[in-house]
Amino acid sequence: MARIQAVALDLFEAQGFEQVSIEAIARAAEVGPATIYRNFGSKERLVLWDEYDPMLLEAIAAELAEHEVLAAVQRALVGSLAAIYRDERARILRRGRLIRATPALQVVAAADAVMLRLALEQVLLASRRAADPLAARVFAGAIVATIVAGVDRWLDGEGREPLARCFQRTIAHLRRLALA
Amino acid sequence: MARIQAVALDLFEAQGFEQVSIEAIARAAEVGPATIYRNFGSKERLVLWDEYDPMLLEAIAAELAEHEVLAAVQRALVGSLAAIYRDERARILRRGRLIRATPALQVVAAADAVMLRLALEQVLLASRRAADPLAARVFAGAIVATIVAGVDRWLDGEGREPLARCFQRTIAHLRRLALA
DNA sequence: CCAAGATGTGATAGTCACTATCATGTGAGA
DNA sequence: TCTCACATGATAGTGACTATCACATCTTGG
Repeated sequence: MARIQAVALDLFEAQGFEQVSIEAIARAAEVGPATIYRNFGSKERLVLWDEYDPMLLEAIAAELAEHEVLAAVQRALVGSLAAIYRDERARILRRGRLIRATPALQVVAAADAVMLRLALEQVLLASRRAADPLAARVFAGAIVATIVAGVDRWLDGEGREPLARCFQRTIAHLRRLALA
Repeated sequence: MARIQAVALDLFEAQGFEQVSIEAIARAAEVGPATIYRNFGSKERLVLWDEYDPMLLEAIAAELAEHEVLAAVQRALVGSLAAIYRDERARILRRGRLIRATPALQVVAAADAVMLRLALEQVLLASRRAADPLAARVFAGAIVATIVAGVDRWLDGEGREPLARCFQRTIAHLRRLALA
């Protein structure tokens, strides 16, 4: 399955996402088209597929026990993404570039952000740091937007600025929003 | 064009978004399928299509001249949406229900929110209330998330709670997050 | 008033993502 | 070794979307 994804990424980067058909990927990976659909569900999922969201949510939930919301988020981002950042930096950069170059992928990425927001909503509610469901929804929405902005910033700099510092910056900005 | 959209909404509500083909809509509206694609571009755009975003952006830009960011947003929401709220409440409710019942529409709605965020980013930058592009991005993301949360709240109550009060609530929550 | 361009429409044919279904092959457990 | 469970591959289909063409309806300039 990882092999299929790698083959697909190579083809997408070489020819563009839209120009590569599922059948071409299947041929290149020496599997049937049906297998790709069974494993990934859609063409977009061949690119947008990682296990970072659950890890991040778990880390935030843990930090929320002892820190206020934004501090917890920042600590979770820095802590849980450090390992990823070290091991998979190149792969994430590749995927990020591909997503930003492909409208169809941006759409699904936006939908993924909504899913993350819903999950974060539950975490915030469970932690009792959000007083009620509406507060949890607003908090989660603002936080996910801030995380997305941090990743965007990181991609803007082609990954040269450390991801942790990008998040630090965006969270600091969010703090200042009320005063702007 | 408005007639086609009305026909499509009726069919979608009666049979479900996925169950209605473009060809069926074309037949019901007595046009060719090609005409629908020319005017709306995609099946989803038959539902997600309004001119509220430009109006809202204009209103925010105007308010930003004299008010801090969150106050400007709140004033713009209350002011510019009052007319819409009065005249098109029922239609917006219908569309909102349809979107929330249809995954494919949620995805495109999320992409629309990203477009709104990008536009708001420019407005914030131009107003000089955001010090730099990164601040504008974070502000815009958080604000759009807060607006979405307000609309969600409104839809949760089937439109019984005034939309303006929903926005008031969510913006107040956003303020508290930043100052927490 | 008319020729001529511009624009919007309908129809046809085609591509491709995605689904449903079934037969085959492979590995785990009795 | 037999069998059940499960993943795979292949086939046939649906429907969204594109490209292209001919035609009808305006809109201009003469």
